[in-house]
Amino acid sequence: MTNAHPDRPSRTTYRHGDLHHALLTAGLELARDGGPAAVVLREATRRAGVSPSAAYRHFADRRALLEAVCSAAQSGLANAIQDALDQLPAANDRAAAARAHLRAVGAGYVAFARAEPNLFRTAFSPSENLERAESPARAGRSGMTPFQLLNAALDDLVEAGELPRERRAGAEFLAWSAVHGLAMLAIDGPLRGLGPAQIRGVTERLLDMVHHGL
Amino acid sequence: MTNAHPDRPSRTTYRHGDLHHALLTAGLELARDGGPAAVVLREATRRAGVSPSAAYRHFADRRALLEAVCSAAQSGLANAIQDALDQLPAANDRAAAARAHLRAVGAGYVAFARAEPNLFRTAFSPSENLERAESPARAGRSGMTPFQLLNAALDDLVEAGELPRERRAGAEFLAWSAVHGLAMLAIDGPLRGLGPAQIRGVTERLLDMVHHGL
DNA sequence: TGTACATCAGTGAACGCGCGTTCACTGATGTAC
DNA sequence: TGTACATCAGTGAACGCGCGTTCACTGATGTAC
Repeated sequence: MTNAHPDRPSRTTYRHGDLHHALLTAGLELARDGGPAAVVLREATRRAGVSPSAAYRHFADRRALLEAVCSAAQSGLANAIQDALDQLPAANDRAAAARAHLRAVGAGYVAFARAEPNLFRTAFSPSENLERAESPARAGRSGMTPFQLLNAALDDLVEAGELPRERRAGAEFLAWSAVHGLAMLAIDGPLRGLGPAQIRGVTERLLDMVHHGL
Repeated sequence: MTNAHPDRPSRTTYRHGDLHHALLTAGLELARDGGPAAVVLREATRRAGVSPSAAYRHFADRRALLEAVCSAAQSGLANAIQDALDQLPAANDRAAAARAHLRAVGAGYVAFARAEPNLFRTAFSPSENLERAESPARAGRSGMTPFQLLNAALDDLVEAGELPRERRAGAEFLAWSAVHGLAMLAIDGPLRGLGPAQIRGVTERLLDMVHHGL
């Protein structure tokens, strides 16, 4: 019994074993429940069953933990997009498939925001530097970040002849803006009260707008 | 001399005079510098030259102050949009004027986000209830909230025959999503590094997309 | 025009909270011999 | 195969911080007479 503190989860070994991972998991849990501001070192160590100062063996400071949690949240977003892609039926129409590809990226994005609003906010919390949108730490199981998945869908659209090549440059920012804004409005804004089916409807319309407008 | 504390701004009267307003102003200043999390009662009272507990004569708690600050930030956004509208040249072409009207709303929106990113974040901080997007407290000098200014621009587009009436319903959410997302990407995201001219360029392209896509 | 008094805006001390971070330490581990 | 020892992950106590909120209070104000 190494437990001096009664409410600390018991551990049979003096060494934790994988405290880095445990802290990250705890931080992710905190973010899921309370957004970026809730990612707090002391509570993370508490949940990992460890004294507060133990965290400093694995993260330089609170900010470092928060950034790791942000990356993990981005990676969760990438996986949600991948889920939507995986559900795409095999199509024989090349052009239709490319269009469906882009739509699935948008739909997966919004679905994640709705399912995990606090993780979504954490993924885009201002503290972290989104200029590193391609950092591998943000990749999902596909090995691609959300931004890369979007770019791939747009490239596919060009190759299928559905998007003129001269309009390709910068199109990722336009599409991303539209979908990101919708996601925000759907979790904090006036669209918050809508049910899942209605949100899907608005998402469809928005993706129509993006497709025709690009 | 009522000053027991040397660093408290001197006041000649025992009564402050307009503490409610002073706290709101201080809170707005805090939000401008540090976003919603920086809006803190004690610091606001400090800046107003008053003891911490004095705030409770004017705001129920910290949350109440933050919400007032949010509304003021929304009102600032409305004014930024109005600025863009005021700069619109008088046009003789009805349809072109309506298109320019909508574009000005979007441009003003993004310009505010860039000029005052922390106020922008505060205006849309998750704590506040955006379902009350029409609350008069969020209106600018025009008496309209940002959301109402957007709706007016879309109505104008319909009346000018530039937007089919059957596409009008819900169009505000699509346009808002696109512009809001761009604003976010421009302050925290990958577009952060761009200069004002480049941002204007992307904004133009996005507004093209919205216009053609609607 | 002068005075007693009710009102209530602002005071200041105090409370408890949870946080980030530091420090000298302890004790399990795995490696070198 | 056994033992000494260096390593370093985790301890626990302590620090200072700023916060929100409460409370009994004080004193300027303006109103009723």
